[in-house]
Amino acid sequence: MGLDKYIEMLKTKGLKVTQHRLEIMKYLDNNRTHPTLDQVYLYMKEKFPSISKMTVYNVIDSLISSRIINSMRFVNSTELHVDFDNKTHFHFVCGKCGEIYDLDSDLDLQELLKKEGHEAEDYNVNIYGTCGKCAKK
Amino acid sequence: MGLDKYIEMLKTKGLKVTQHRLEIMKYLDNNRTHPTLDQVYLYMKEKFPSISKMTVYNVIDSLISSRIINSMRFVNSTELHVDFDNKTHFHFVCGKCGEIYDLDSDLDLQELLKKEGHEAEDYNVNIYGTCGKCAKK
DNA sequence: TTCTTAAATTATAATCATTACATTATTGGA
DNA sequence: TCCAATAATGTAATGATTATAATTTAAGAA
Ligand SMILES: [Mn+2]
Ligand SMILES: [Mn+2]
Ligand SMILES: [Zn+2]
Ligand SMILES: [Zn+2]
Repeated sequence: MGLDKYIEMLKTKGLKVTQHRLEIMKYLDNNRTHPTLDQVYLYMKEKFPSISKMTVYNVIDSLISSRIINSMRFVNSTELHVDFDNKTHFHFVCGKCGEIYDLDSDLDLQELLKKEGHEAEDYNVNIYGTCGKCAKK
Repeated sequence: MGLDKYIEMLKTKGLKVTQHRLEIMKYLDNNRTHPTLDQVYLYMKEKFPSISKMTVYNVIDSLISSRIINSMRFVNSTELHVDFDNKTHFHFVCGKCGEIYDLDSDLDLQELLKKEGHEAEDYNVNIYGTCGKCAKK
């Protein structure tokens, strides 16, 4: 059922292939809603009723460390959010409905950082405001 | 001792002027290190040994809500950080030493958001990597 | 295939940040 | 000075994350 893609990604990173990792990767790949760990856990519990929440923490942790997925925190939330899309893009968080929108960008950090001597590995751009839908109301 | 500036800011926003608010504002103005609430609390306890941590939460909350200060969260930290500088700028977080650097920017969000119909009120740009100092070692 | 070991999963407890709430004190205007 | 709204306090509760130790599993070697 098309898990080869995920198996390949794990092997490339030298991570062991487990059912939990594959299922979480598939879920995140098909649900680009920037879920919290708890949301991932609730989904996983449906499929694996005996799963431990710690497994979700561990899986997410290994996927982030190996750069398979991205993570972000927003000022209005106390939880870590994750995103299967690890191509750099911006996020817009609506303060009214809470929806998190993806925004494309062509921001070039390298030039900005070069003169400072810093080496960037990753970044988050979080924009807060009122989304188009909510603005109309 | 130059508190007029802060008194003025509070009055402009319709907030009551209290010793705690003034002291926290002065502290944040003079310490642009993006402290956590706990760091602000530890400082305040020196000056006001009987202060409640809740007061720090409340003060910070009112300063953020009135847009006098900015706040941000980083993926590697579970705590809210605050910044007296509310002019938009970027932050670079060094994964080695933990230092948070300010970076100037001329990012224009308006154009980016216009076509999506979103209305931005604020944003955070958090860049993660290794800072110049740590890179040399 | 079986053995071996490092890595992953689990369960539980502990810690840390934040929120809720009820009480008391203070600010700023009448 | 007096009053009402707001701020500060103390305590308890909640929620997210981390720590730890025991058990199970993945995957390579024999
Ligand atoms: Mn995204
Ligand atoms: Mn700053
Ligand atoms: Zn919205
Ligand atoms: Zn550094």
